Amino acid sequence: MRENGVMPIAETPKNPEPGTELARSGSPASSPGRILTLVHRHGSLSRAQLTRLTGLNRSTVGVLIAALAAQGLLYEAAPEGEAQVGRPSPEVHPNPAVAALAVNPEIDAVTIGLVGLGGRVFKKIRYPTQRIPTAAEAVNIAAAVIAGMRGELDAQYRVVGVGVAVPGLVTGVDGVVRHAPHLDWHNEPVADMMAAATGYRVRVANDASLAAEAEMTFGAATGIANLIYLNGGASGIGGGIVADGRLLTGVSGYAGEIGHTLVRSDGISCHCGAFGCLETEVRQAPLLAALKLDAGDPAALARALRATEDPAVTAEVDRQIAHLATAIGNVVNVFNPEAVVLDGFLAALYSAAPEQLLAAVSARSMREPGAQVTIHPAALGADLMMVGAAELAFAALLADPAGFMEAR
Amino acid sequence: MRENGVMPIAETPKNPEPGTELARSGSPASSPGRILTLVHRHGSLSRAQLTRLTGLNRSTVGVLIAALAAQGLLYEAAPEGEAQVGRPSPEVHPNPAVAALAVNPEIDAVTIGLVGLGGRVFKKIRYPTQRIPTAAEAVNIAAAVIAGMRGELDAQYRVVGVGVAVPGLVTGVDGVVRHAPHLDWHNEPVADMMAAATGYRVRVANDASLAAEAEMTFGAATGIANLIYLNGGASGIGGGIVADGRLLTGVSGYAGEIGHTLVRSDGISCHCGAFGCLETEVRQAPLLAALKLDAGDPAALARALRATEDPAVTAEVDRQIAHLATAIGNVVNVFNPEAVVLDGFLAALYSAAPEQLLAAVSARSMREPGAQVTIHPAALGADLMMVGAAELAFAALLADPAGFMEAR
DNA sequence: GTTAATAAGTTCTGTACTCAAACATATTGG
DNA sequence: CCAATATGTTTGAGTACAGAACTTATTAAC
Repeated sequence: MRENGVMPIAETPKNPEPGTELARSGSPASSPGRILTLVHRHGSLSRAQLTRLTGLNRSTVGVLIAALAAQGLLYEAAPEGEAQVGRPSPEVHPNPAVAALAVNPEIDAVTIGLVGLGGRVFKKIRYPTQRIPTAAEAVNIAAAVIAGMRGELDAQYRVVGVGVAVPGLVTGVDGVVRHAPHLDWHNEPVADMMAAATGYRVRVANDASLAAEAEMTFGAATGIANLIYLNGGASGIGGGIVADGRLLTGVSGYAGEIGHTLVRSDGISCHCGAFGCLETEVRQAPLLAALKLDAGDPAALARALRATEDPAVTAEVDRQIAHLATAIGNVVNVFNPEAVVLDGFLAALYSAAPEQLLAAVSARSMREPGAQVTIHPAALGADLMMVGAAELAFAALLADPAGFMEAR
Repeated sequence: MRENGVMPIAETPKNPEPGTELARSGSPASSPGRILTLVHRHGSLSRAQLTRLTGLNRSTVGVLIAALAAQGLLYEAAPEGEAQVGRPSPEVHPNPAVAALAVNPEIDAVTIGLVGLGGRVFKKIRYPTQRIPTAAEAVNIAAAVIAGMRGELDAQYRVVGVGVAVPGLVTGVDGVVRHAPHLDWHNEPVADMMAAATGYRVRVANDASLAAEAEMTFGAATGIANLIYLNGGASGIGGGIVADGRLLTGVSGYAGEIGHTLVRSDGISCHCGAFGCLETEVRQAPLLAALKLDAGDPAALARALRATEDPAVTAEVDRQIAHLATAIGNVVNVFNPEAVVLDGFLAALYSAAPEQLLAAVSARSMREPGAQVTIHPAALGADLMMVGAAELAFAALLADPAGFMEAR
């Protein structure tokens, strides 16, 4: 036994626990950025939790939080709930008055939202349009709605920018919508147009990609770093892929088009030029027609699918599930994701026969990745696009709070 | 005009040129790590180029290079070639004596190599086996060959570790080969076995993934951050995906199995349990049989394919190209890669009718991503697996040179 | 050939970030 | 009330890096 001797230098546990914090899509965030991001995503965290998650020293965390609090980005409050042994650690909350505007043009409406740091949706205004809006019209509508809120925004919020979620291919850097087939937009400089019309910083991205990030951040796949998101809407199937916590964009931002995977060699031809695509074989319209529903409400569709015993409907469901499973099995082999999140009518399809889809995916994928993957219906529902688009506007702030606040 | 007045403070160009340096698979490297990595990948760079690529101040780069040179990891030399205006910037070279061992077990041989920093292959020893080696046999063979080189290694090189490239599914962290179908290995702790047998640090990964990284780093896709690599061998089709400069692994390291994408709905059944997989429809054997070749040399196959006018052969080529294009089109839609690199007999297939494959891929993919993607035959050939496996062993050194040298 | 112009290496100093140690504080369980 | 525990707080030091000022090596111009 060693007694009275000089103790060896205290072991210094260096490395932060690996894997506790997800890498994020953007560039490697600064330390204040990591703190703010964690608080934003979790809604609230104790200082002690932040210390563990970041791997930083608790004195450092103290300094960083003080700085962020001084900038009005977050605030501390007394802890609530049962206390543990030891000095209680104050809860750190994001300041929800720091907010982002979210814009989502669709074929029949433009939706504008206001989302606070922490992910709460304060406002959501759906502005229906007579016909499919042009890019200029969509921008004008959004700008007008924002102008109407301006007094309130300036008085009660600090708006960091605008995020636009567009159902189409968007070039990453400059916010140009290259091609949005259902809106019939081509090479529209939406970011510049919206910036000119509102005076805010604007970023634009593909809606499905943003939805994938939103589901990872706040939804069904919270904390999962490898996931596939698939959304089925009236106009087709969009997707987004998150790998190692980062949203995949590809060279020019077009990644994620899982809707155009081959699922049937003798399938009918698709507007993309190919044939037998997932999007042409798995559609909402035949299901609605067979069930004699007309609205595209996924919840109603899910209820009807679960209730029906019509053999024509179940045959169509079986067919679509088989094709969906083929596409999912392919991407499971290619990506080895932890989870697949299904949204829109694909979630309804899943809820009609969850084991059947899971079994078919297993059959179509290799054993190990097929056995590991889980399937979830999306959790964010109606607010999804608002949260996703807002995340786009928050990104710059979250990456470098000091630099962002300084620049304005 | 302002004259004699106080000049405005010199504009300070901050941010390093974005996109000049690729993010890498590993964790975000330290600054010395970034320098060493760049020098390793480029073979040699001037200090001025390193300053620009890293975005660091030139005084900082000077300090970092001095430290790395003191550790014997790189050295500076007088610049060669035509000089520019201004003081010449010394060339920084990696020290090739800092080397990694590479091991690649296959069904009929175990290949052991020695690769220097900078990517040069100094030695490559192919040790043929009578039958498919077990994991223990493969480790023993590799350990014996390495023991035979030991004197030379200790005298002339600094060996940083061993990288093993295995044709099978490998769990990322612990180096366990979960399942290598063609070797018939199951749950073999290859990393631990090899470490025990050689005394070196060992890392293990999937061969196709390593090949993808090697082609990105030193081969046909140098500097391309978004690419798909597909290799066709006697036993099937393997692949690897690099997105934003990072190799995708998935949750448990199984990502990249593009060989099991559906390409034909009424296709024959595959050993993976599904049917109509790329791997079952596009195979080397029928091509070799039709051409009456027996060796699987891709170069000979490519020559024979280009020379033949046998309609049976061209029909088979057409069929395989169509199926290959389907699989490539799918992943192009999903990933929007800049390049697809084809290796093994797939490269031969491509060289037989390059425009045909390209056109078929375009037809199967969406317009924008389909128009952007390029297809290349692999460039690294015989040394590919050695370079890829060595990269695995170099990774820890490149991420944090100081920490690595200190730890031993 | 000397002299600018240019581009880069070198030296020095300041600052921001971070950690560790010592200390202070708030809680639970005896 | 006291020990044990976990945490916040204060202080001092170390490191990485940037920026300014200076030096050096080259080409281009006269």
